[in-house]
Amino acid sequence: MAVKRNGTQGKRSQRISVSLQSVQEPLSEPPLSLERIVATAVELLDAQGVDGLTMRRLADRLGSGVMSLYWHVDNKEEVFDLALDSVLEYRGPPQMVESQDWRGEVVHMLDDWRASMLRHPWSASLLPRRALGPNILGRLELLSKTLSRAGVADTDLNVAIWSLWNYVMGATITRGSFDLSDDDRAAAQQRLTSERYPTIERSRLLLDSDWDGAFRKGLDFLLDGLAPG
Amino acid sequence: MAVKRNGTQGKRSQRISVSLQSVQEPLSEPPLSLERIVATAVELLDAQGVDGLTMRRLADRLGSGVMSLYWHVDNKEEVFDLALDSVLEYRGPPQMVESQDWRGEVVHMLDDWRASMLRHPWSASLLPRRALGPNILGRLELLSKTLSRAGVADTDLNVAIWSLWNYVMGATITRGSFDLSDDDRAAAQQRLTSERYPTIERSRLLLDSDWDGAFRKGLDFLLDGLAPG
DNA sequence: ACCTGAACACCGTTCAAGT
DNA sequence: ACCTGAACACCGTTCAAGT
Repeated sequence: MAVKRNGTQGKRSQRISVSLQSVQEPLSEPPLSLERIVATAVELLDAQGVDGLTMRRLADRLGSGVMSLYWHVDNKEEVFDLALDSVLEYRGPPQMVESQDWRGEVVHMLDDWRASMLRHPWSASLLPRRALGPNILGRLELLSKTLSRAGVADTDLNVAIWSLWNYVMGATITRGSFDLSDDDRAAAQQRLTSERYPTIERSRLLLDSDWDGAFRKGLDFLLDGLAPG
Repeated sequence: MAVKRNGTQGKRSQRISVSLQSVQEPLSEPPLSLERIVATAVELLDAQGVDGLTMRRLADRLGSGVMSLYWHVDNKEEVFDLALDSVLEYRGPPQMVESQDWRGEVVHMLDDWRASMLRHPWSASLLPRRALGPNILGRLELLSKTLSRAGVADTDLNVAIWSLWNYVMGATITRGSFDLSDDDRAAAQQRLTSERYPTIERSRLLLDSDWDGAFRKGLDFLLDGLAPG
């Protein structure tokens, strides 16, 4: 507790100590920009979840005052919209050639979509409540084009797209939330052992499920029906 | 602006006027109870949405102090859990006889599930993030039992249940959020008319979709695959 | 057993102002 | 053009206390 060394901290310290100043802060921040704001928001969301994103905390991480954010952004909602869309960029399948294997392409697109969201567990539950950004629309466009090229009639196209969208969204949201809350699952399983839910207790529905396998199987069945041949 | 009449307001008014005191308040409240709290929370959620539910507003509606709620309830999370589960009670199919038509039963159950959630638009987007209450578990149990009786093998049961769950959840969440935000859809449609999304612009994906029809069709395809015969 | 108000540590955002 | 601090109108919850 050498008191002397305090002097080396310089003119800035006025109270106890700048306890939150972390090491990785480069001490001279790059200027604020929309890109930095969005990237930092994603970091914060990854680390702390939806409730962890706060304009004040965000500004802290960026080394700026809270209100500085509002020059780049209208409000907190917009931060959510931008963070969400930034996480859903699609780089496309390995080779861009006109593939014959439309079904493989569709599966790849939806797998990638799901994987992107599972990498950022806050994103899936957020998406349905937010505006559709350019990356999301881009994915929908590509999916439409592929199905259309595969021979799905125009009259069936919207049904096909929404069925697939619904399925992917549901699977990802559920999967993500089950990963998050081990406590809740344990608690639920407790409640199961009461006599009232024999069937799902026997099948160990809440414990043993093979999420990835279930996702692929259900998707296959949907595709069988939506675009036969 | 007759100043005189102020006197008739009685001893209670100390500032301007008790402007929020609505007419339907019976002036002598029934005592606080978990049931009243949950029912009022549902009212508030229906009226104002997820962000509209506030412990302070809830207490206001109940005619009690904020902190009185905390004797009946641990925290706000629990209010959410209880409100959600209370909205998902299942009354069962019209006749309880051992029907031969398992597929009709399953469709009825999932239709009812979706309808219950659409009646309370906040519920769908809330469900994946919350613990599974008894009503939700009851629905899963009934669904399992029906599929099992229909001949789905034990090894395929979890896949079947989760595929259906995912599909229903996704469909309901998406549908509900699209109903909520006409503005966003209009905005998205604006963006579509830019040259970048020709296919979904042509199919009018965001405008013309027949949600109920798409739901039923996708569900049929899933059931075809999951439980043939 | 049931209810309460004051207080604490937070929020998002407006506003008027600084460079 | 870009950033800021003070202030406002809110939050959920702790605590110590009342009946």
